[in-house]
Amino acid sequence: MDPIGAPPGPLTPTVGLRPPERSDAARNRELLLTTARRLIEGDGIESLTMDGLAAACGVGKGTIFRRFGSRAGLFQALVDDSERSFQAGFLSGPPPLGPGAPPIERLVAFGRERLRTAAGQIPLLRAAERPAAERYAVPARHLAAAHIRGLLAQAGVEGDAPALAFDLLAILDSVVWLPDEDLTVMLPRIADSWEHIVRRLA
Amino acid sequence: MDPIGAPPGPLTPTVGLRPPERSDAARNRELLLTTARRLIEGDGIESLTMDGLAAACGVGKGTIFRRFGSRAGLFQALVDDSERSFQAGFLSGPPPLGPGAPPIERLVAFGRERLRTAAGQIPLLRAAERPAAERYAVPARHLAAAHIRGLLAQAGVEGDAPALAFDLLAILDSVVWLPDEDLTVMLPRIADSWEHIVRRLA
DNA sequence: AGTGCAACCGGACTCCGGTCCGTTTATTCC
DNA sequence: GGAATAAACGGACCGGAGTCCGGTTGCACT
Repeated sequence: MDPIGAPPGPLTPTVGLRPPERSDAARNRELLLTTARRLIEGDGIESLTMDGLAAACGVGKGTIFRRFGSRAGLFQALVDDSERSFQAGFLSGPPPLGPGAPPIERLVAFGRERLRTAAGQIPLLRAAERPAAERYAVPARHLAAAHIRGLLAQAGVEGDAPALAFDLLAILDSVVWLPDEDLTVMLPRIADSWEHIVRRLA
Repeated sequence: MDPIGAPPGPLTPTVGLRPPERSDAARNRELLLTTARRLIEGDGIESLTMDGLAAACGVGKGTIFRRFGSRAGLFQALVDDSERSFQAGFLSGPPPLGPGAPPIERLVAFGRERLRTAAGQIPLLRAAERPAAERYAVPARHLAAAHIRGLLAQAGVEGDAPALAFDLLAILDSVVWLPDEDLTVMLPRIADSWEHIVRRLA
Protein backbone atom coordinates (compact mmCIF):
# COMPACT_ATOMS: atom_id res chain seq x y z
CA MET A 1 0.00 0.00 0.00
CA ASP A 2 2.80 2.38 0.76
CA PRO A 3 4.59 3.81 -2.21
CA ILE A 4 8.30 3.26 -2.11
CA GLY A 5 11.41 4.62 -3.62
CA ALA A 6 10.09 8.12 -4.11
CA PRO A 7 12.73 10.62 -5.13
CA PRO A 8 13.91 12.91 -2.33
CA GLY A 9 13.06 16.56 -1.96
CA PRO A 10 11.14 18.90 0.33
CA LEU A 11 7.93 17.20 -0.73
CA THR A 12 8.95 13.91 0.74
CA PRO A 13 11.37 14.51 3.57
CA THR A 14 12.92 11.06 3.57
CA VAL A 15 13.84 10.74 7.19
CA GLY A 16 15.19 7.24 7.45
CA LEU A 17 16.91 7.59 4.09
CA ARG A 18 15.82 4.45 2.33
CA PRO A 19 18.14 2.55 0.04
CA PRO A 20 17.97 3.95 -3.48
CA GLU A 21 15.62 2.60 -6.12
CA ARG A 22 16.81 -0.27 -8.17
CA SER A 23 17.56 0.79 -11.72
CA ASP A 24 14.78 -1.25 -13.30
CA ALA A 25 12.34 0.21 -10.80
CA ALA A 26 13.43 3.73 -11.64
CA ARG A 27 13.02 3.04 -15.32
CA ASN A 28 9.52 1.74 -14.75
CA ARG A 29 8.59 4.73 -12.63
CA GLU A 30 9.58 7.05 -15.42
CA LEU A 31 7.85 4.95 -18.02
CA LEU A 32 4.64 4.88 -16.00
CA LEU A 33 4.61 8.61 -15.38
CA THR A 34 5.30 9.64 -18.95
CA THR A 35 2.83 7.14 -20.33
CA ALA A 36 0.20 8.30 -17.85
CA ARG A 37 0.76 11.89 -18.90
CA ARG A 38 0.36 10.92 -22.54
CA LEU A 39 -2.81 8.94 -21.98
CA ILE A 40 -4.34 11.69 -19.88
CA GLU A 41 -3.58 14.24 -22.52
CA GLY A 42 -5.40 12.09 -25.00
CA ASP A 43 -8.49 10.93 -23.20
CA GLY A 44 -8.70 12.80 -19.93
CA ILE A 45 -8.12 11.59 -16.42
CA GLU A 46 -11.47 9.90 -15.96
CA SER A 47 -10.81 7.31 -18.59
CA LEU A 48 -7.38 6.34 -17.37
CA THR A 49 -7.65 2.98 -15.66
CA MET A 50 -4.87 1.22 -13.88
CA ASP A 51 -5.32 -1.84 -16.05
CA GLY A 52 -5.16 0.38 -19.10
CA LEU A 53 -2.01 2.12 -17.97
CA ALA A 54 -0.39 -1.18 -17.09
CA ALA A 55 -1.22 -2.57 -20.50
CA ALA A 56 -0.01 0.55 -22.29
CA CYS A 57 3.31 0.23 -20.47
CA GLY A 58 3.60 -3.51 -20.99
CA VAL A 59 3.76 -3.88 -17.23
CA GLY A 60 1.78 -5.72 -14.58
CA LYS A 61 -0.74 -3.86 -12.50
CA GLY A 62 1.08 -4.83 -9.35
CA THR A 63 4.01 -2.72 -10.52
CA ILE A 64 1.91 0.42 -10.55
CA PHE A 65 0.57 -0.15 -7.07
CA ARG A 66 3.98 -1.04 -5.75
CA ARG A 67 5.30 2.28 -6.98
CA PHE A 68 2.45 4.62 -6.21
CA GLY A 69 0.34 2.87 -3.64
CA SER A 70 -2.98 3.85 -5.17
CA ARG A 71 -4.55 5.59 -8.08
CA ALA A 72 -4.45 8.83 -6.10
CA GLY A 73 -0.77 8.27 -5.41
CA LEU A 74 -0.04 8.07 -9.10
CA PHE A 75 -1.65 11.43 -9.72
CA GLN A 76 0.11 12.84 -6.70
CA ALA A 77 3.38 11.87 -8.31
CA LEU A 78 2.34 13.67 -11.47
CA VAL A 79 1.68 16.79 -9.45
CA ASP A 80 4.89 16.63 -7.49
CA ASP A 81 7.01 18.39 -10.07
CA SER A 82 5.11 21.62 -9.93
CA GLU A 83 4.65 21.20 -6.20
CA ARG A 84 8.38 21.05 -5.70
CA SER A 85 9.01 24.11 -7.79
CA PHE A 86 6.31 25.94 -5.84
CA GLN A 87 8.07 24.95 -2.65
CA ALA A 88 11.39 26.10 -4.00
CA GLY A 89 9.72 29.38 -4.85
CA PHE A 90 8.54 30.25 -1.39
CA LEU A 91 11.48 28.70 0.43
CA SER A 92 14.30 30.26 -1.52
CA GLY A 93 13.03 32.05 -4.59
CA PRO A 94 13.04 35.78 -5.27
CA PRO A 95 10.80 38.11 -3.26
CA PRO A 96 8.01 38.76 -2.67
CA LEU A 97 7.35 35.00 -2.69
CA GLY A 98 10.73 34.07 -1.32
CA PRO A 99 12.73 35.58 1.53
CA GLY A 100 13.46 39.29 1.53
CA ALA A 101 10.00 40.83 1.39
CA PRO A 102 7.94 41.78 4.47
CA PRO A 103 6.07 38.79 5.85
CA ILE A 104 2.61 40.01 4.93
CA GLU A 105 3.68 40.60 1.35
CA ARG A 106 5.13 37.13 1.26
CA LEU A 107 1.91 35.69 2.59
CA VAL A 108 -0.11 37.49 -0.04
CA ALA A 109 2.24 36.25 -2.73
CA PHE A 110 2.13 32.75 -1.30
CA GLY A 111 -1.64 32.59 -1.66
CA ARG A 112 -1.69 34.04 -5.13
CA GLU A 113 1.04 31.74 -6.34
CA ARG A 114 -0.65 28.72 -4.80
CA LEU A 115 -3.92 29.57 -6.47
CA ARG A 116 -2.22 30.07 -9.80
CA THR A 117 -0.38 26.78 -9.50
CA ALA A 118 -3.52 24.92 -8.50
CA ALA A 119 -5.60 26.46 -11.25
CA GLY A 120 -3.34 24.99 -13.87
CA GLN A 121 -3.84 21.40 -12.80
CA ILE A 122 -7.22 21.11 -11.17
CA PRO A 123 -8.25 17.79 -12.71
CA LEU A 124 -4.96 16.31 -11.58
CA LEU A 125 -5.38 17.67 -8.06
CA ARG A 126 -8.88 16.29 -7.83
CA ALA A 127 -7.73 12.88 -8.91
CA ALA A 128 -4.88 13.04 -6.41
CA GLU A 129 -7.34 13.45 -3.54
CA ARG A 130 -6.65 11.05 -0.69
CA PRO A 131 -9.17 9.40 1.60
CA ALA A 132 -9.97 11.22 4.80
CA ALA A 133 -7.38 9.75 7.11
CA GLU A 134 -4.36 10.66 4.99
CA ARG A 135 -5.57 13.86 3.45
CA TYR A 136 -3.91 16.27 5.84
CA ALA A 137 -1.12 13.95 6.90
CA VAL A 138 1.00 14.82 3.91
CA PRO A 139 4.47 16.41 3.98
CA ALA A 140 3.62 19.11 1.47
CA ARG A 141 0.79 20.29 3.65
CA HIS A 142 2.89 20.35 6.80
CA LEU A 143 5.49 22.39 5.02
CA ALA A 144 2.96 24.90 3.75
CA ALA A 145 1.36 25.17 7.19
CA ALA A 146 4.73 25.72 8.85
CA HIS A 147 5.57 28.40 6.32
CA ILE A 148 2.33 30.25 6.95
CA ARG A 149 2.78 29.97 10.71
CA GLY A 150 6.24 31.41 10.40
CA LEU A 151 5.10 34.35 8.33
CA LEU A 152 2.21 35.06 10.69
CA ALA A 153 4.62 35.06 13.60
CA GLN A 154 7.12 37.30 11.81
CA ALA A 155 4.35 39.71 10.98
CA GLY A 156 3.38 39.82 14.63
CA VAL A 157 -0.15 38.75 13.84
CA GLU A 158 -2.01 38.16 17.02
CA GLY A 159 -4.07 35.08 17.59
CA ASP A 160 -3.53 31.34 17.41
CA ALA A 161 -1.01 30.98 14.60
CA PRO A 162 -1.44 27.22 13.99
CA ALA A 163 -5.21 27.54 13.88
CA LEU A 164 -5.02 30.57 11.62
CA ALA A 165 -2.61 28.78 9.34
CA PHE A 166 -5.04 25.90 9.13
CA ASP A 167 -7.87 28.26 8.24
CA LEU A 168 -5.86 30.02 5.59
CA LEU A 169 -4.72 26.78 4.00
CA ALA A 170 -8.31 25.61 3.91
CA ILE A 171 -9.14 28.61 1.75
CA LEU A 172 -6.39 27.84 -0.72
CA ASP A 173 -7.24 24.16 -0.92
CA SER A 174 -10.90 24.67 -1.52
CA VAL A 175 -10.64 26.14 -4.99
CA VAL A 176 -9.93 22.68 -6.30
CA TRP A 177 -13.59 21.83 -5.78
CA LEU A 178 -15.09 24.84 -7.48
CA PRO A 179 -17.46 23.74 -10.23
CA ASP A 180 -15.70 24.16 -13.57
CA GLU A 181 -18.10 26.77 -14.81
CA ASP A 182 -17.37 29.03 -11.81
CA LEU A 183 -13.65 28.69 -12.04
CA THR A 184 -12.66 31.43 -14.43
CA VAL A 185 -14.84 34.03 -12.80
CA MET A 186 -14.17 33.08 -9.19
CA LEU A 187 -10.44 32.40 -9.18
CA PRO A 188 -9.25 36.00 -9.45
CA ARG A 189 -11.86 37.09 -6.96
CA ILE A 190 -10.74 34.45 -4.50
CA ALA A 191 -7.17 35.58 -4.96
CA ASP A 192 -8.20 39.13 -4.16
CA SER A 193 -10.22 38.09 -1.15
CA TRP A 194 -7.22 36.10 0.06
CA GLU A 195 -5.19 39.27 0.01
CA HIS A 196 -8.00 41.12 1.71
CA ILE A 197 -8.24 38.63 4.54
CA VAL A 198 -4.50 38.42 5.04
CA ARG A 199 -4.14 42.19 5.28
CA ARG A 200 -7.05 42.36 7.67
CA LEU A 201 -5.34 39.91 9.95
CA ALA A 202 -2.16 41.94 10.03
CA MET B 1 -28.37 7.88 -10.58
CA ASP B 2 -30.48 10.66 -9.21
CA PRO B 3 -32.15 10.01 -5.91
CA ILE B 4 -35.85 10.48 -5.97
CA GLY B 5 -38.70 11.12 -3.62
CA ALA B 6 -36.63 12.98 -1.06
CA PRO B 7 -38.72 14.66 1.62
CA PRO B 8 -39.10 18.43 1.19
CA GLY B 9 -37.41 21.08 3.29
CA PRO B 10 -34.82 23.83 3.01
CA LEU B 11 -32.19 21.22 2.29
CA THR B 12 -33.89 20.10 -0.88
CA PRO B 13 -35.88 22.98 -2.30
CA THR B 14 -38.27 20.90 -4.38
CA VAL B 15 -39.08 23.33 -7.12
CA GLY B 16 -41.10 21.28 -9.54
CA LEU B 17 -42.91 19.54 -6.68
CA ARG B 18 -42.58 15.93 -7.63
CA PRO B 19 -45.39 13.46 -7.03
CA PRO B 20 -45.19 12.04 -3.53
CA GLU B 21 -43.37 8.83 -2.71
CA ARG B 22 -45.31 5.65 -2.98
CA SER B 23 -46.00 4.15 0.42
CA ASP B 24 -43.85 1.08 -0.07
CA ALA B 25 -41.01 3.30 -1.18
CA ALA B 26 -41.37 5.44 1.92
CA ARG B 27 -41.37 2.38 4.11
CA ASN B 28 -38.23 1.12 2.45
CA ARG B 29 -36.52 4.47 2.80
CA GLU B 30 -37.15 4.41 6.51
CA LEU B 31 -36.13 0.80 6.80
CA LEU B 32 -32.88 1.45 4.94
CA LEU B 33 -31.97 4.48 7.02
CA THR B 34 -32.65 2.93 10.39
CA THR B 35 -30.91 -0.29 9.45
CA ALA B 36 -27.93 1.63 8.14
CA ARG B 37 -27.72 3.57 11.39
CA ARG B 38 -27.83 0.35 13.36
CA LEU B 39 -25.17 -1.36 11.28
CA ILE B 40 -22.90 1.66 11.44
CA GLU B 41 -23.25 1.84 15.19
CA GLY B 42 -22.19 -1.77 15.37
CA ASP B 43 -19.31 -2.03 12.95
CA GLY B 44 -18.43 1.47 11.79
CA ILE B 45 -19.02 3.12 8.47
CA GLU B 46 -16.10 1.52 6.69
CA SER B 47 -17.53 -1.95 6.91
CA LEU B 48 -20.99 -1.05 5.69
CA THR B 49 -21.33 -2.29 2.14
CA MET B 50 -24.31 -1.72 -0.06
CA ASP B 51 -24.74 -5.45 -0.58
CA GLY B 52 -24.61 -5.93 3.15
CA LEU B 53 -27.20 -3.27 3.83
CA ALA B 54 -29.47 -4.63 1.14
CA ALA B 55 -29.23 -8.10 2.59
CA ALA B 56 -29.81 -6.87 6.13
CA CYS B 57 -32.97 -5.14 4.94
CA GLY B 58 -34.14 -8.05 2.83
CA VAL B 59 -34.12 -5.72 -0.16
CA GLY B 60 -32.45 -5.66 -3.55
CA LYS B 61 -29.42 -3.50 -4.07
CA GLY B 62 -31.18 -1.64 -6.83
CA THR B 63 -33.60 -0.31 -4.26
CA ILE B 64 -30.86 1.43 -2.34
CA PHE B 65 -29.45 3.10 -5.41
CA ARG B 66 -32.88 4.12 -6.62
CA ARG B 67 -33.49 5.89 -3.33
CA PHE B 68 -30.13 7.43 -2.62
CA GLY B 69 -28.31 7.49 -5.91
CA SER B 70 -24.97 6.44 -4.49
CA ARG B 71 -23.24 5.35 -1.35
CA ALA B 72 -22.46 8.97 -0.58
CA GLY B 73 -26.11 9.84 -1.08
CA LEU B 74 -27.13 7.35 1.57
CA PHE B 75 -24.85 8.96 4.12
CA GLN B 76 -26.01 12.37 3.02
CA ALA B 77 -29.53 11.30 3.88
CA LEU B 78 -28.35 10.21 7.30
CA VAL B 79 -26.85 13.63 7.84
CA ASP B 80 -29.86 15.55 6.60
CA ASP B 81 -31.72 15.50 9.89
CA SER B 82 -29.14 17.46 11.78
CA GLU B 83 -28.48 19.57 8.71
CA ARG B 84 -32.09 20.63 8.59
CA SER B 85 -32.19 21.52 12.25
CA PHE B 86 -29.00 23.51 11.80
CA GLN B 87 -30.65 25.36 8.95
CA ALA B 88 -33.73 26.00 11.03
CA GLY B 89 -31.46 27.35 13.72
CA PHE B 90 -29.81 30.05 11.65
CA LEU B 91 -32.86 30.85 9.55
CA SER B 92 -35.46 31.26 12.29
CA GLY B 93 -34.07 30.13 15.62
CA PRO B 94 -33.30 32.30 18.63
CA PRO B 95 -30.41 34.78 18.57
CA PRO B 96 -27.54 35.02 18.32
CA LEU B 97 -27.72 32.25 15.73
CA GLY B 98 -31.11 33.27 14.41
CA PRO B 99 -32.46 36.70 13.50
CA GLY B 100 -32.34 39.44 16.07
CA ALA B 101 -28.66 39.67 16.92
CA PRO B 102 -26.17 41.97 15.15
CA PRO B 103 -24.89 40.38 11.94
CA ILE B 104 -21.33 39.86 13.12
CA GLU B 105 -22.55 38.09 16.24
CA ARG B 106 -24.74 35.90 14.08
CA LEU B 107 -21.83 35.09 11.84
CA VAL B 108 -19.68 34.13 14.80
CA ALA B 109 -22.48 31.96 16.15
CA PHE B 110 -23.01 30.44 12.71
CA GLY B 111 -19.44 29.26 12.52
CA ARG B 112 -19.35 27.93 16.04
CA GLU B 113 -22.61 26.08 15.61
CA ARG B 114 -21.51 24.63 12.29
CA LEU B 115 -18.30 23.38 13.79
CA ARG B 116 -20.14 21.85 16.73
CA THR B 117 -22.63 20.14 14.43
CA ALA B 118 -19.90 18.82 12.17
CA ALA B 119 -17.77 17.59 15.02
CA GLY B 120 -20.53 15.27 16.14
CA GLN B 121 -20.72 13.37 12.89
CA ILE B 122 -17.38 13.54 11.18
CA PRO B 123 -17.24 9.95 9.95
CA LEU B 124 -20.67 10.39 8.42
CA LEU B 125 -19.68 13.64 6.75
CA ARG B 126 -16.57 12.06 5.32
CA ALA B 127 -18.54 9.19 3.90
CA ALA B 128 -21.08 11.62 2.45
CA GLU B 129 -18.37 13.32 0.40
CA ARG B 130 -19.35 13.73 -3.26
CA PRO B 131 -17.06 13.55 -6.26
CA ALA B 132 -15.58 16.82 -7.44
CA ALA B 133 -18.22 17.93 -9.88
CA GLU B 134 -21.14 17.81 -7.46
CA ARG B 135 -19.39 18.76 -4.27
CA TYR B 136 -20.26 22.42 -4.25
CA ALA B 137 -23.41 22.13 -6.32
CA VAL B 138 -25.52 21.17 -3.35
CA PRO B 139 -28.53 23.10 -2.00
CA ALA B 140 -27.31 23.09 1.58
CA ARG B 141 -24.09 24.78 0.54
CA HIS B 142 -25.83 27.41 -1.55
CA LEU B 143 -28.06 28.21 1.38
CA ALA B 144 -25.15 28.55 3.78
CA ALA B 145 -23.23 30.72 1.31
CA ALA B 146 -26.24 32.97 0.77
CA HIS B 147 -26.68 33.32 4.50
CA ILE B 148 -23.05 34.33 5.01
CA ARG B 149 -23.23 36.79 2.11
CA GLY B 150 -26.31 38.35 3.64
CA LEU B 151 -24.72 38.75 7.03
CA LEU B 152 -21.55 40.22 5.53
CA ALA B 153 -23.65 42.71 3.63
CA GLN B 154 -25.72 43.64 6.68
CA ALA B 155 -22.59 44.14 8.67
CA GLY B 156 -21.30 46.48 5.99
CA VAL B 157 -18.17 44.40 5.53
CA GLU B 158 -16.20 45.76 2.65
CA GLY B 159 -14.82 43.50 -0.03
CA ASP B 160 -16.19 40.90 -2.40
CA ALA B 161 -18.97 39.28 -0.39
CA PRO B 162 -19.44 36.14 -2.51
CA ALA B 163 -15.73 35.46 -2.56
CA LEU B 164 -15.42 36.10 1.17
CA ALA B 165 -18.37 33.82 1.82
CA PHE B 166 -16.66 31.14 -0.19
CA ASP B 167 -13.47 31.54 1.80
CA LEU B 168 -15.27 31.43 5.12
CA LEU B 169 -17.23 28.34 4.18
CA ALA B 170 -14.03 26.67 3.13
CA ILE B 171 -12.73 27.11 6.65
CA LEU B 172 -15.79 25.51 8.19
CA ASP B 173 -15.81 22.60 5.77
CA SER B 174 -12.19 21.76 6.20
CA VAL B 175 -12.41 20.49 9.77
CA VAL B 176 -13.99 17.35 8.45
CA TRP B 177 -10.59 16.30 7.16
CA LEU B 178 -8.60 16.91 10.29
CA PRO B 179 -6.80 13.75 11.33
CA ASP B 180 -8.69 12.16 14.19
CA GLU B 181 -5.89 12.63 16.66
CA ASP B 182 -5.82 16.39 16.08
CA LEU B 183 -9.54 16.82 16.36
CA THR B 184 -10.09 17.34 20.05
CA VAL B 185 -7.25 19.77 20.44
CA MET B 186 -7.80 21.71 17.22
CA LEU B 187 -11.57 22.07 17.08
CA PRO B 188 -11.97 24.66 19.83
CA ARG B 189 -8.96 26.54 18.53
CA ILE B 190 -10.41 26.62 15.06
CA ALA B 191 -13.68 27.88 16.46
CA ASP B 192 -11.82 30.69 18.21
CA SER B 193 -9.84 31.55 15.14
CA TRP B 194 -13.08 31.64 13.16
CA GLU B 195 -14.35 34.28 15.52
CA HIS B 196 -11.06 36.11 15.29
CA ILE B 197 -11.14 36.22 11.51
CA VAL B 198 -14.77 37.24 11.33
CA ARG B 199 -14.27 40.13 13.74
CA ARG B 200 -11.20 41.24 11.87
CA LEU B 201 -13.21 41.44 8.69
CA ALA B 202 -15.87 43.64 10.28
C1' DA C 1 32.26 -15.20 -12.89
C1' DG C 2 29.38 -17.16 -9.19
C1' DT C 3 26.14 -16.96 -5.53
C1' DG C 4 22.65 -15.30 -2.10
C1' DC C 5 19.20 -12.33 -1.38
C1' DA C 6 16.27 -8.59 -1.35
C1' DA C 7 13.63 -6.13 -4.33
C1' DC C 8 10.89 -6.23 -8.15
C1' DC C 9 7.52 -7.98 -11.47
C1' DG C 10 3.11 -9.79 -13.44
C1' DG C 11 -1.47 -11.02 -13.76
C1' DA C 12 -5.11 -13.85 -11.76
C1' DC C 13 -8.14 -12.89 -8.06
C1' DT C 14 -11.22 -10.51 -4.71
C1' DC C 15 -14.26 -7.07 -3.38
C1' DC C 16 -17.54 -3.48 -3.98
C1' DG C 17 -19.98 0.38 -6.06
C1' DG C 18 -23.07 1.11 -9.58
C1' DT C 19 -26.18 -0.40 -13.72
C1' DC C 20 -29.83 -2.84 -16.22
C1' DC C 21 -33.94 -4.81 -17.21
C1' DG C 22 -37.56 -8.27 -16.59
C1' DT C 23 -40.97 -8.78 -12.84
C1' DT C 24 -44.00 -7.21 -9.12
C1' DT C 25 -46.97 -3.96 -6.74
C1' DA C 26 -49.30 0.39 -5.29
C1' DT C 27 -52.50 3.57 -7.10
C1' DT C 28 -56.11 5.49 -9.89
C1' DC C 29 -60.04 5.51 -12.52
C1' DC C 30 -63.90 3.24 -14.19
C1' DG D 1 -63.90 -5.18 -7.55
C1' DG D 2 -61.08 -5.00 -11.88
C1' DA D 3 -58.10 -3.25 -15.40
C1' DA D 4 -54.42 0.04 -16.80
C1' DT D 5 -50.37 2.39 -15.70
C1' DA D 6 -46.46 4.10 -13.70
C1' DA D 7 -43.47 3.38 -10.10
C1' DA D 8 -40.75 0.35 -7.38
C1' DC D 9 -38.28 -3.90 -6.83
C1' DG D 10 -34.52 -7.49 -7.03
C1' DG D 11 -30.50 -9.57 -8.14
C1' DA D 12 -27.53 -10.93 -11.99
C1' DC D 13 -24.07 -8.44 -14.12
C1' DC D 14 -20.09 -5.24 -15.06
C1' DG D 15 -15.94 -2.47 -14.53
C1' DG D 16 -12.21 -1.00 -12.07
C1' DA D 17 -9.33 -0.46 -7.74
C1' DG D 18 -6.44 -2.88 -4.87
C1' DT D 19 -4.21 -7.57 -3.12
C1' DC D 20 -1.36 -11.70 -3.28
C1' DC D 21 2.13 -14.71 -4.18
C1' DG D 22 5.07 -17.59 -7.18
C1' DG D 23 8.56 -16.51 -10.36
C1' DT D 24 12.31 -13.31 -11.98
C1' DT D 25 16.13 -10.09 -11.85
C1' DG D 26 19.34 -6.51 -10.45
C1' DC D 27 22.99 -5.90 -6.99
C1' DA D 28 26.62 -6.59 -3.54
C1' DC D 29 30.05 -9.40 -1.98
C1' DT D 30 33.55 -12.97 -2.63
